[in-house]
Parts: sequence; C-alpha cells; structure tokens
Amino acid sequence: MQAEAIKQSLEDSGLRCTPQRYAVMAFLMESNRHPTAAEIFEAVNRMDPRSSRATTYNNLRDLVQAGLVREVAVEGRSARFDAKGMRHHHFICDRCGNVEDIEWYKVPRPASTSLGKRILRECELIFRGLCTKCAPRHASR
Amino acid sequence: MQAEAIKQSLEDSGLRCTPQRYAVMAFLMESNRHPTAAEIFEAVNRMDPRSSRATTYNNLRDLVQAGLVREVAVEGRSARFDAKGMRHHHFICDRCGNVEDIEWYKVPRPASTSLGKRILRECELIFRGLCTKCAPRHASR
DNA sequence: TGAAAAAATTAGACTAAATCTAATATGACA
DNA sequence: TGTCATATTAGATTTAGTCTAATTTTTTCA
Repeated sequence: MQAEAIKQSLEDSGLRCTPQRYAVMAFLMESNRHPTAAEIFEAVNRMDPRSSRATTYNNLRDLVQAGLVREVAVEGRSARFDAKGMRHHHFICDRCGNVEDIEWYKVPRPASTSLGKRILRECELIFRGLCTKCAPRHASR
Repeated sequence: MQAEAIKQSLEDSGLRCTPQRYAVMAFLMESNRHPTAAEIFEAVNRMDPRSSRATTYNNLRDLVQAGLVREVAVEGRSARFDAKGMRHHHFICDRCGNVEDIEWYKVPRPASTSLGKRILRECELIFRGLCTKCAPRHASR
C-alpha cells in the first residue's frame, strides 16, 4: 500500500524514513494543489508527528535533492512544491496566473494521431500564454 | 527618442511620468535580464533621481497593473520583472531552471511553413521540459 | 546488549524581501 | 496663489526562509 511505497522510495533515495519525512511525503502525494512550505508545515503539524519549521524545510530540501519532490516556480512570493510522481511541466497562465500541469511526452507524436492533435492544441495555448480555462473566452485577442 | 516614448506610454496608461517612475521604466527597457525588485531599486539609486524602497515597489506595482511591466515567475525566492515590449511567454527549464523567452504567436501556423516548423520544434522542447540549451545534450532521456 | 558515533529534530534567533504607515513633498488646476 | 489629489519618504512591520547550538533518536559494532 501507499505507506510502504513511500517508505520504499525514500529508502531507494538513501533517505531514512523518519516520521517527519514520511509525513511531508504523504501530504504531498495526496495533495493535488501545489502547497507552500508554510502550508506543508502547518498540515503536517495539524495531527501527529509534529515537525519543527527547520525540520520541515530541511526535509523538503532533502526530498527535492533526492528528486522525489519538485520545486515549482509560481507567480507569487513563496516557493511551492509538488510530489513528482508523474512527469509534467508547469505552465503559468498569462491571464489568470494559475499553474496548469502539462503532461510530459517522451516522444513527439505525428499530428495525425489523436494524441498528436491534443498536443498541438496544447501547444497553441502555450504560445498564446493562456491556460485551457482562459483560452476559449479570449480566443480572438 | 526613447525618453519621449517612455513618457508617452506612461501617460497613455494614465500614470504620471515622475522621475522615479521614469527611472524604473528606463532601467527595465535597457536591461535584458529579469532583474529583481532589489536590483531595480539599487540600479535606480546608483545615479540620480533617488527613489525610496517603498516608491520603487509601488511604482513596480503600478507599472504591472498598467500592463507596461510583467512580473515573471522564476525558480527562487524573489519576484523578477521585465519590460513587456514584445509578447513572449516565460518557460522555465526543468533541468537548469533558467527562464527562456518564447515568442507569442497570434495565429497558429501550418506545420509546412518554416515558422510552423520552428514552432513545432519549440513545442517539442516544452513538452520535454527542457530549454534549448539543455535539450540537445539530453535528447535521449 | 550498551557505549560511541552519526543522523535527525528542536526551539528560537536571525536574515532578507516585501509591505505598511503616517508624515511630507510635489504637481495640477481653478 | 491656494487647495486637493497624487507621489515620495524613512523607517517600522510582516513574512518566508535559514542558521545555530543543544538535544533526541538511530545505527554501529565491540
């Protein structure tokens, strides 16, 4: 189950699976937003293991170094993080500033396939600087 | 000349062309990196007009609001800015974290044209999350 | 085992970026 | 010129993040 998987991936990366470290990972895995370090700190401390600010920041640093967590650049003042399970790129919309995940395709697809068509549509949005939510409404700008 | 153009664009946006405001704009126009607010503050104060920290931040805020300057999201702790002359999107490389400007195309081009080809190539890089500098070296990852 | 060493955690001090505040200066215009 | 809105200022405050030195936990290995 999940718990074992987290423990495993920590150890595969040469990190001990401490309660505090585990809690950070678990929270990041179940969260689909991109929480700030402060939010993670708060969430982890809402229930058990208790983790000081320093430990939370240290663990985030270690997890990023190990490649298990990615630091995401966003519009705003504080760095945000997300669990790096699937490969995706972070796209920031020009208009609303939201971060949108874009799948990472290992191999370019021909434009004739349906995946190829989807990719092309996404490309179009990227070059307009608009996320999928903003694009339809401003197609003509 | 430049000075007049800046004055004009400030006034077109309903902003008075104060010495401090002008200095920020002028510095951003001539700079091709994406300086931080602190760097802008320092640069503006190296020579004349003198601008307090609060004013520099206020002016940056106003310029962004007016659409003359854009706040750029980067990997790191402090927000960065650039003059928004040409429309381009900011792409952050997965590997090196650098910000790369990507032109903003108003209209999608057919893949048969040479511009179309270039766009497709750029799309490919984006979906790999790599900037042009990193992509060739890691094409096979 | 259990003593010594290594790794992790902690509270709280510190730093730096950005914002806020309240006082003062400047420019627009009747 | 006098009045009013706008802009600027110094410096205090807030907030995210880092650092430090002491303590706790885990590992190692005699």
